[in-house]
Amino acid sequence: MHGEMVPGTSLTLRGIGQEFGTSMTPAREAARRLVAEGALTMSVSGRISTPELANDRIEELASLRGLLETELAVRALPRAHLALIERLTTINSTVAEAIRRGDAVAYIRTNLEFHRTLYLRAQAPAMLALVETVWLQLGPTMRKLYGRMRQGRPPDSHRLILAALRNREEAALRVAVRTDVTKGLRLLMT
Amino acid sequence: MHGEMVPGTSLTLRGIGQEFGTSMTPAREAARRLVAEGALTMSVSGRISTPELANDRIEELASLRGLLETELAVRALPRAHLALIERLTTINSTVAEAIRRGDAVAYIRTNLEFHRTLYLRAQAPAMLALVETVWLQLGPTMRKLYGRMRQGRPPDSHRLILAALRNREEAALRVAVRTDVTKGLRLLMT
DNA sequence: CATGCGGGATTGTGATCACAACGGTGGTGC
DNA sequence: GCACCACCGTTGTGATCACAATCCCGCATG
Repeated sequence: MHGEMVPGTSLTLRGIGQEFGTSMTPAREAARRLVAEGALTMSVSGRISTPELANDRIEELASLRGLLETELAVRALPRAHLALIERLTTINSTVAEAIRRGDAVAYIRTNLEFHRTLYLRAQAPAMLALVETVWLQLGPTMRKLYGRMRQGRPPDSHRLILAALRNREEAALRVAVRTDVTKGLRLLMT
Repeated sequence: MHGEMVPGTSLTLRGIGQEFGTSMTPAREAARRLVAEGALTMSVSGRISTPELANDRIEELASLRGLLETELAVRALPRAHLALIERLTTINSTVAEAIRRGDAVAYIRTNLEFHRTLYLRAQAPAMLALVETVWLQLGPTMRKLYGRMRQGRPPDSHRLILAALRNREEAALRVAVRTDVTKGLRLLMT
């Protein structure tokens, strides 16, 4: 799943099938679906590999995250009651834990869970599906990102998001989500 | 393609394969991909059909079009030189022609071509791909839309878009694209 | 006439196979 | 020593088949 593979890894249908104990038919379908979503790359000859994202593509995907996730957060805002905020706070502490441990995969996973939990409240499944597509495309690259932010200290943008939710401040929420989503990815574009 | 089928039509893999002169394997893969993109619906038993969109889903997709297409248009604006605007004007006249003839499929097709031609200039392939996904989801429903706007007169929002492009007015372009994209779909939600 | 039910036809799924295309590696010629 | 080429192994594709789940139609029963 998210962030477990290094960009540029090449996959084979028979390999995937064997890995999951099935024939190559389901592997083929899964692979083609992921290719359609942009999570995998297919060469003209059909060879499959995890994509290496160019900088302008990363910028594009970061913009998409900014656009879509602010909208989702704003839609979730009026429905975000206390129980949700507490759950988000809990998830956020596990995010901090993963960062402290230096566990890249756990960090990516829990960080996305934080966002997904919030966005689920937006009751906008199509929008959420598009965001997950973007996440999938960024997956292999997020891995690289983590190597550069090993300061061991969690970013405080999640705290800002939680504060904005608590205070019902739409404008602050927009800013907090946009910076949280954008900041990490920008520094990946050297 | 876009808007050729009525919502609720059910498809069979063998039927699709036969229609395109292939076996059911390619049909299956295409169907699964379209299901993943939301352009087709799959029942729990795997039966495939074109989706009937509920109103809140339509509202969501309209919002997505507004978000993504304004961004694409704004990104295309600085690169939109005269030749592009002229090409768009030509396409727009074929849109008007389709409306005059009452040809629903041609209208949907040329209308989307108008938008795609503009957005291609944005040099943002991932964003454009997401928009095409949204269009695909709206495909069967756009068909219904046309039945209600048979006044035979083309909407003038395309003219507003062209004017904003010519005058290099970003704000006006945002408004024009958003209303063009949103207006038609809102009236579908009775 | 409505309603429930049984069985046959239809449908999607996963497996396997033949095949064509591609890539990598070893050898050869310069 | 280096570049090029041919060949073999590997890979994806499309077809076909067996099978299980499911739907649909007709019939019988109340």
